[in-house]
Amino acid sequence: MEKMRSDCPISCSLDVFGDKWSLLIIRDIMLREKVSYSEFLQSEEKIATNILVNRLNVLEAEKILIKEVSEKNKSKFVYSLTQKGADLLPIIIEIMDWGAKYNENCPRKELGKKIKADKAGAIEELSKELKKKVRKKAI
Amino acid sequence: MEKMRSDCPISCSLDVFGDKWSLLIIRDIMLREKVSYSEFLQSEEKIATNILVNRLNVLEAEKILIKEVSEKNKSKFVYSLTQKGADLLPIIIEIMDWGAKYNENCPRKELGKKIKADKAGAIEELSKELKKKVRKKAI
DNA sequence: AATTTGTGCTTGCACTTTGCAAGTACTAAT
DNA sequence: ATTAGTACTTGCAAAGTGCAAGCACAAATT
Repeated sequence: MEKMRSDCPISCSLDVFGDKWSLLIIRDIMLREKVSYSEFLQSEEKIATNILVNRLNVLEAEKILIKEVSEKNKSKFVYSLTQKGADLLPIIIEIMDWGAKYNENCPRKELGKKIKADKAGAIEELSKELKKKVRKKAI
Repeated sequence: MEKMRSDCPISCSLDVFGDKWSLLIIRDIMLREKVSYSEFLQSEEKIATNILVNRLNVLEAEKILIKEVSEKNKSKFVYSLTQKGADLLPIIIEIMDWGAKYNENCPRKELGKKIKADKAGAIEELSKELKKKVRKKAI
């Protein structure tokens, strides 16, 4: 756990995921079906390997992610969201909506359009899907 | 403008405010009626002066804040939100709600309780108040 | 007029984090 | 045995951060 700057819930949250990379990893798991180290590495933003390892460890320590051995390939790890991690969905959606609204270089794609048309509906639908996949502890 | 890592709206947003300090400054203006350099410095998280100057300049360059000479004291500057800045409110609220839900050390205060009871209502109410204060350009 | 106070901002330096390239250890497949 | 895949580590340069100390200017005080 990182050191706490104050007892403000915004400040406490930013102590955990207030950086340029953590929420992109969450996005990959949440919205892009990515589950493994090598898949995160392939994302277009090109995270460095040492940063990725560090962020995965922090997010696991914070109980936002759970790391398990893959059933298909025992030399591989699979990351999934806890309920605490899945509850970051509204934050991710709001950030996506704001980014799409104010950045010409970020065209809305399928999910972006859905959010623009019916934000609450999109969140509810995605939230239900995430709930099915939530991990409470290792299998 | 910082360099863009990808055309993902989440990534683009994090390029702008994905750090430990920017959203705390936004919070201070948005929810705590703070408007000046010296008031931001006094916040409990104790931002360093060089970081504060840098973040204010970035947020101003991104047209999230507007910097104006104070009418009361002409040697003082006053920062206020643009509509783009005010539209960060839902992100701030969601981060606050998540932080309060999952952090024992962050007790919900007045606004936190209001959000827990009626998030949409709280956002709408605050949004209306912010709209009155939004600056489009210097006075 | 000289001094003090308030405000915004800069500088220097130590420290930490990040980005990049390369390499290690282990497993699985061929 | 060799090759490929996966997760992770290391070394090092560059960038960002935290802290203390200052500067420049305006307003208020004496």
